Amino acid sequence: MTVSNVVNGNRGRVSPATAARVERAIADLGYVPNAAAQSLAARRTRLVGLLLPTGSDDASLLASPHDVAVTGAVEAALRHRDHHLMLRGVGTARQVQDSVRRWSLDGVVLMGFTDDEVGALALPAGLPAVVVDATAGGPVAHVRSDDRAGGLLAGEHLTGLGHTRLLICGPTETTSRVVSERVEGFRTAAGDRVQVVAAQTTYDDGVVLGTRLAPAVRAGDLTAIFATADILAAGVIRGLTDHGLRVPEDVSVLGYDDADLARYVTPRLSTIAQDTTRKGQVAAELLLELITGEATEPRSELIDVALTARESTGPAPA
Amino acid sequence: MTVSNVVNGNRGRVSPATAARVERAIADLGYVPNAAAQSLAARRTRLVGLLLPTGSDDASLLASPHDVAVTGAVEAALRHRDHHLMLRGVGTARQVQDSVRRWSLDGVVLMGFTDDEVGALALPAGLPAVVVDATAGGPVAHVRSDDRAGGLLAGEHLTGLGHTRLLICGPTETTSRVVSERVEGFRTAAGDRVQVVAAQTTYDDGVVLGTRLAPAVRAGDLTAIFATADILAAGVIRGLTDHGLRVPEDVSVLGYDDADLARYVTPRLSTIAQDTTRKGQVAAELLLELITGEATEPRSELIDVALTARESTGPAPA
DNA sequence: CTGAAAGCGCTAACAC
DNA sequence: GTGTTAGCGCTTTCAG
Repeated sequence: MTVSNVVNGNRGRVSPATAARVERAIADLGYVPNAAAQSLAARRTRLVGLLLPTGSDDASLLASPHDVAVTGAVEAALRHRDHHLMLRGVGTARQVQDSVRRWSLDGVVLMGFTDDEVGALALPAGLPAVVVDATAGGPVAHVRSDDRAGGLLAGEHLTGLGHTRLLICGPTETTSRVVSERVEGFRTAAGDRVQVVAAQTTYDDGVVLGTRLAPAVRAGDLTAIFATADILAAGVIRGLTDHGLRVPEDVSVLGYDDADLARYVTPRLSTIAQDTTRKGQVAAELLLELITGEATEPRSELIDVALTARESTGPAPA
Repeated sequence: MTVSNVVNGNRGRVSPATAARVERAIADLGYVPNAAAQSLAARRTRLVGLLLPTGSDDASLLASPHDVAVTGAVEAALRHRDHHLMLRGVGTARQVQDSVRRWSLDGVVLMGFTDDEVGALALPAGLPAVVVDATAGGPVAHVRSDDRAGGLLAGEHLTGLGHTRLLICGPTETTSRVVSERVEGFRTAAGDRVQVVAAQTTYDDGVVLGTRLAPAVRAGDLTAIFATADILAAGVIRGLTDHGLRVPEDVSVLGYDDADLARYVTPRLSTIAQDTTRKGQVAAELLLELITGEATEPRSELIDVALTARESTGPAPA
């Protein structure tokens, strides 16, 4: 019917009078179009998937505060453009298929995967996709913070405070360009003597690491620690302070993300802030322009970072 | 075709031999059924919506750590039963329609709404639904922690430590039976002299409240504070300690939820723990049994609570 | 136990 | 401008 044209905003193919008449009827009848039927006929679902890694235990979806913040922003941005979000934990390429093809998703955003994992997921070729915080995935869009700049900022902040015995910790053993660029930026500013220590991005791993590092700090061999995530930094501080060390008097600790928890912990975390809301918005935009065809080639965007100095960093001890 | 029967596990209507043949073909061809077509023909989508309130700003979906944890558990439980989750922020009844009817959702779970808000959302009658942490919504299933028991536990813990000048804070001005039951339980254990102070469930509101309460603490008029959420308790502690008070030496602070952040803050939060993973699982179960028709009547379930004593509570000052 | 036929609600060509 | 015609990919009666 002509109705379809009205519903789809195909003005110009219908007289204003008729359009008005149809719209009134729609309102009166409380008509809501059926998405399944629309999908089937139009090969467009207005559905996008947010794919996250399923950890070993099941509640671990959204374990990272950073991912949570981005997720909220993605949903909002999508909603404002009349799209819906399907939240799905995936671990295998098969599960990706199960979601993407089964629901004919218009596109997907991937978050929380390492470069290797993204590759293993084998995204269907041609599917509009944006990967957050990784750089693999083939011809897809990417969003991440300006990690080199973030590392640089971190290094400058710490060396500016007089620190010379520095350490950076994070998931350095994974295939993550994000991490390697932060390390690289940090080294550019802080010199090659920077130690690199592998740690998972969890609070508990931070505590363990802090405990392990305590002797070196006490011996004066280490005065500043840069963690690639706030949650890790928070754990490190705990491990350190539990062993009688003072932050920042004995040792400075710098985080990354400026998650909410940065303000919750004591001392309040100095951190490299990235605008996660913006990150989510950009991810949605990049995906939408791929879906609508506005963009032919997937773009990539770097989110600006800034130093937020709070209480966990201070001058190097004398 | 016969194929449909195989795919739908309609054994008994097809010979084992044929079934095997079909399954091999499916595997070989990499066939994935089309959800839209299935929905259209079978009036069953295997899609459930998780509806959350859209705050004023857009990133605030999932602002509460508690909600995040439950969300992860719901997604996992649904996934294990071959259902998918649609994450959607809603503020008006119209938006609910837009999601529920448009996508023919098999069911919805509502979380983060007050009783009034749930009512205003006007869930379509007959739609399988479970509301988390509220009690309104008509004939739908409910999941919440055993709030009376939680309040009681809190009161007993604090009075057991010798506290007699107590205060409870939380969103007491909203239409939330959850909050009123916690208050009631607390009063049962701690007596009627308990002060009640309204506060939103945010860190910043906690800080403000802590600041406001500092004089009373210093004067010895208040020695223990029970907050209806960890994040609020964390803020209160900050407000207090920023004004030179010591927790728990000068004043005890008790939280609710046992969110991750309870371990991050200093001092570590004593709190009423509820198993959010279980909560999400139960929510999914309750919904699924309504969807499948296993259950005719919506049930409600209370999640057990337990006291987790850490460092933020201690004996009443002398 | 297996196949044929109709239709779920909508869009998109194409005539009128 | 407006109505008509086929399907989109599947499930489901209902005959073979």
